[in-house]
Amino acid sequence: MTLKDIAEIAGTSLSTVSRSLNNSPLISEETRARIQAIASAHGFQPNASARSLATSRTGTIGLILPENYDRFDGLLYNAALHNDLRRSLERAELDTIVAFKQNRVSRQDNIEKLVTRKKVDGLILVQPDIDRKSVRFLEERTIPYVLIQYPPDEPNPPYDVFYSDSWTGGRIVAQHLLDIGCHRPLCITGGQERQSRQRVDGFRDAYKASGLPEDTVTVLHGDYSAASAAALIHENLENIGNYDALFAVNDLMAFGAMEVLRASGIRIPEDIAVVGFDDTALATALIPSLTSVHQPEEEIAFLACERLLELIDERTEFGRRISEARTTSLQPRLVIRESSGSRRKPAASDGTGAS
Amino acid sequence: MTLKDIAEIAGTSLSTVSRSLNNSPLISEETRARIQAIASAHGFQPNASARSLATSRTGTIGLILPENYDRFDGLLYNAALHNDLRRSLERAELDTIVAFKQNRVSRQDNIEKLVTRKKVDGLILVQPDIDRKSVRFLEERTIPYVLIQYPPDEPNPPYDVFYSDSWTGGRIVAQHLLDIGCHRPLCITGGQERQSRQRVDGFRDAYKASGLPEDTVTVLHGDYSAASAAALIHENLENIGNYDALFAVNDLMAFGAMEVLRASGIRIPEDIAVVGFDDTALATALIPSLTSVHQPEEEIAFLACERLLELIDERTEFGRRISEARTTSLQPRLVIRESSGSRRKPAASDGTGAS
DNA sequence: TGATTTTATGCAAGCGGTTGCGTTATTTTC
DNA sequence: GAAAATAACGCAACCGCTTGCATAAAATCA
Repeated sequence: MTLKDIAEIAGTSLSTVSRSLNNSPLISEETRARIQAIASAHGFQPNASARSLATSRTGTIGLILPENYDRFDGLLYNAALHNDLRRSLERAELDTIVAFKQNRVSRQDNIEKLVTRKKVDGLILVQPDIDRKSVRFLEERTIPYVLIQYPPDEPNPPYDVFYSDSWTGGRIVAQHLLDIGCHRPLCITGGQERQSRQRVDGFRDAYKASGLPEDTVTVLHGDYSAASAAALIHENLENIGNYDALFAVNDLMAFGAMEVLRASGIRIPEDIAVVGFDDTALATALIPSLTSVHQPEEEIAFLACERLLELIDERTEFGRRISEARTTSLQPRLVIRESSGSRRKPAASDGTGAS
Repeated sequence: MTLKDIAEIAGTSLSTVSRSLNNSPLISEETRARIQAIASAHGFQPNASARSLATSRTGTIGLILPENYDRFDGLLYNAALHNDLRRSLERAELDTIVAFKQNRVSRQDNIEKLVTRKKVDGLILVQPDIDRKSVRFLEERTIPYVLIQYPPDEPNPPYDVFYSDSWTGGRIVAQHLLDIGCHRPLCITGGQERQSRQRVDGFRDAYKASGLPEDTVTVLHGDYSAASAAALIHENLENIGNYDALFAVNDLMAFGAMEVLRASGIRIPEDIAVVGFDDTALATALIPSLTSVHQPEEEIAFLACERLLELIDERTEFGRRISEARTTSLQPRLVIRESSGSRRKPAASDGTGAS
């Protein structure tokens, strides 16, 4: 079933059919209605390849995932983000090609492939192992693209980024713990990436600002896995009584730590308050439920898509980006649950309001 | 950069370039090499739309996910499967359009859309809310497609299905528990879907076959969530001493149950052995680590892709499926961990060998 | 050496849409 | 009432690639 078939049925020319289906104002109201009726009666759908060949728009965007996407901790968080993104894109009738950054067998860069073959109108790069090469490539080609979830390393990067402010995330955890009277916190990090570091920095900075001694915050280094956190706690079990709070930079490590703590008879939150990060589904499943930092992933997904659509429109109209690149930092919020909740002091005494 | 450009540079005709790049035997070795060199020097990639318009092959397949994909328990398992599938497809240089079955805003059926617009060469349907309508549609159009992870409801369905045998999964759990001397098992189901029921049936059948009384297996009904399992255990806490084993039909419920058990001072596995299902990353993260049924998702992904490629080839050659539809059931295997491990009896006394 | 096959390349017609421009019929304007 | 503007539609070129068929050159054969 092609335009030609519809044209024959309707007894008009092929171009009239095309215009009718695209709601062109050049066509009279009756013919348009008549043709649209015929088309939908026959279940006509335009051939996507033919259309994009003619219009050089594909109606598809590329969602590029980092190589380590299948690591468990990332899986939980990213899969949710991923779904939110697709949901956002379907509002604009865009299909989504999901790809890893590199094809593992042909070693081809999927970004370059999708772009030069003109399979996509734009790209969403999720937590990319950002390399200057890809960015330069995309900029040279004036391809619409946005980045998600990566605190940029320069103040005003040439691209659009949407990320959840890790530093603030760490800070609001610290404020909450100070609020409930925890003055000897232990912190478990995940790695040396900026994201993990910033969470710890925000945490540490807030403790510094509270006037407590410099060395108040103890930091141990894990690798995002539950096992690593469990091992760390296990090794430091004899000193664990020195701490009254535990902040893990992701929920999974909080979980691993809690396992060992409880196995050792340490009560949560009475003996030690525990806070995680990412507010994954794990947080509510745990007993006691886990206080965690919720990242506004739905909002990030929504805004990133909106922006991408803008960029696509600009490109079809002017051939390139017109508006300036923006770096958008979204604020995470703390979800207080049992793992720190019941220790909470009645009311703030020092005016630092953590919401 | 198009074929025409390359042709001008090489001083040949456009069709010679096309044939050279497609390794047609009609072209002499030298010209082919020369043209390929020029093309790759200029980073030429063929326009995907133009090529598929000419060949009616898109180099893209559609991966259709069920609506409830973002439910937590499914997320864990499916996201892993999903990654495995994409990895398998990239071996064949196929891109993947990922879509939910229905567009939530336009209410359009994405299967029909992707197929009639000719955006994909074939489809992989993951745990579809299988409806006769879609199947009939795909069959009429002779579209290559395979189903994953759905025990078919008829013995010889007209499509290709790959699934993990739930019944056997339940059975091997029971055999293991019998092996380690558990004679009073409690079972927590997830829902009324065939998948959940079959896991329980396999479990129950194996216990029946062991010669124990009919009512040996107690079954409680949850909803796949950790909270539901926790609630069930909580309600039945006073009777829990009657049981020496707990089988949950997914890891998440095993997790929820374990939380309550431990909070109540019940030891795992000494007082009660616990077994989950799906062998998600949760299983190794738990303390004690969770015995669970591992589904061969990598193998399923691999076989499903292989088969889909066959179907696509058949269709391009003959216009329709030639080979008969096969139902492929893959065998899950039990991964024994701490939550049931240390209770294990030294050697089998009755010859039922659980591997 | 002329006729026939083989080999290498070019021509041109699609694939199924979109869209600028031309044509015809109908209104509007003075 | 004739000229100009407007409205509705058709023609045909084009998007970039593939491929059947024609052609020319080289190789093989009688």
